[in-house]
Amino acid sequence: MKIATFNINGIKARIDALPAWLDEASPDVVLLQEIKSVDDGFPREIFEERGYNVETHGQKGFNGVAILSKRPLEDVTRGLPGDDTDEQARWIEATVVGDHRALRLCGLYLPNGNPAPGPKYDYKLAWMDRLHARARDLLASEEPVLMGGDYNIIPQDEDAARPDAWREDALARPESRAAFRRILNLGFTEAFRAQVQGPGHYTFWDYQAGAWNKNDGIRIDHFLLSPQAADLMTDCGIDKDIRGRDKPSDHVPLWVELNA
Amino acid sequence: MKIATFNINGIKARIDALPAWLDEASPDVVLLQEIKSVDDGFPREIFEERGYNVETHGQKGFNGVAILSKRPLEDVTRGLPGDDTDEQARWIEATVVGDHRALRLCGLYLPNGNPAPGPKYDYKLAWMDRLHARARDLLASEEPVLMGGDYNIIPQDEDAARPDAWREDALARPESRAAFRRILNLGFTEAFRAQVQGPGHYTFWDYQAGAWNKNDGIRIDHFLLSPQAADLMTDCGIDKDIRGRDKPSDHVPLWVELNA
DNA sequence: GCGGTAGCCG
DNA sequence: CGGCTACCGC
Repeated sequence: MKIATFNINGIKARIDALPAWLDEASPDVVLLQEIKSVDDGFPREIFEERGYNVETHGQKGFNGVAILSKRPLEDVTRGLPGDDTDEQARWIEATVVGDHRALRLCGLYLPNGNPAPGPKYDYKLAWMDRLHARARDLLASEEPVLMGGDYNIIPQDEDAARPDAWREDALARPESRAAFRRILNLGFTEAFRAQVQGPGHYTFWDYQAGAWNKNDGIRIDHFLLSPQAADLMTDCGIDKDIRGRDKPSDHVPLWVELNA
Repeated sequence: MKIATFNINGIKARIDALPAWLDEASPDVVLLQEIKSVDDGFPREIFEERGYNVETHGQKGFNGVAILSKRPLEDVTRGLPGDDTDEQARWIEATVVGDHRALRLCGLYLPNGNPAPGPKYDYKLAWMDRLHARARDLLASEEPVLMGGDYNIIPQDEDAARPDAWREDALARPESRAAFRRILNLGFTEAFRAQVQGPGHYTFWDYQAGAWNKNDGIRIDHFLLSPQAADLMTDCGIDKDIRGRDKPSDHVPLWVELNA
């Protein structure tokens, strides 16, 4: 089963590019972030026409996550547990049944957190604490679990073309990296790094300052796999070329193959 | 000499369609309205590459007129005389020398004037008074003069697909039509009507309510020719098909051939 | 409906 | 720089 994650930076703006990529890459499941649309405004027909089931967790002008899946999506839940007052749409879960295994899929859009320090950074770290708690609970099920999305975390210096430029940024600060590592340390495998080593692999290039032309990227979109899911992984990659097309998102798709 | 007028409704939005039309129609001169750009923001190189001289009279987000000409533009003046406090960029003049005659060209974007009655309508009528004065002065030169642009005037009922819908509109009210007729009565010839009679000829179709698909148009872009210019006219037409292309303006080009 | 503007966000 | 929210103008 091919599962992808893609921060599309607005569904309206990606109304041509997203279906074009789907038709080429034909993933079985896609976790979408930053749909920037309410549930009713999401153009579900475009994806249903292509054989996808669509589950959204939308919000007015910002954030918003969704799952597209060729197989049925079961037990869908919306919102990251741990704070009933949190209004931001950044988390969706669903179960998909493969040929021999059921997978619990979590789509997430982790807060950016800039400027740091400040209230936005506090929100990011608090959100990561809740993510840690949810991850721990999911692990306890001993089922294959995948948590994928825009983590807004540069895990290590090798994941940025210019690591020094990000030193004080909420995406790379020590507290951010430590919170990410703490989740990994629960027993999750970071899918891309289990398949590909070394620097120069990015999933995001800023629109500004010609970042794409200079290949001034960062790797901030990730899949975390529970041990049972990690055992199923056969491949993981980044669809980098998408960034060079017409009207691209600032992120590109990351995908993983699971023998589920 | 082929002279065209075209309300492009924003130069940025017409950055592909306008050069494409220029390459096909190859007018010698184009009067542009609603460039919606300051002089420095106007992409003059695109037109200079095609052999046009470029003179602009721009403004921040609204209005703005320009002249493109394959022949040199001389004695360029900006702004309609008669009110030094008028901030709106709606008038530009220049002289172009043909093979045997020099022409004074005026590009204009006459105020829309809606809602009528009201201050915007008062401004329209006051602007038309100033236009009348300028037209009278130009006539006195006894040289060939062309005043072309978006007049925001439906001269007669036959110039609208649904004349009753425009009865109370600033584009068709009796005072608007009378002010237009008063200018014609100075001795100007309305080029299109001197060449083509009858209803069903339009230069504008609203973006809203599928006006183009219903051919619910109006004729509001005009050339007024002094007697010396009218004597040179050999043809006049509307490039209607432009409206059906990708990302069109709501107006289409109107052109005239002068044997100058 | 489709231009433009501004400010907010990343 | 390019999404979004808004508003304005026609």
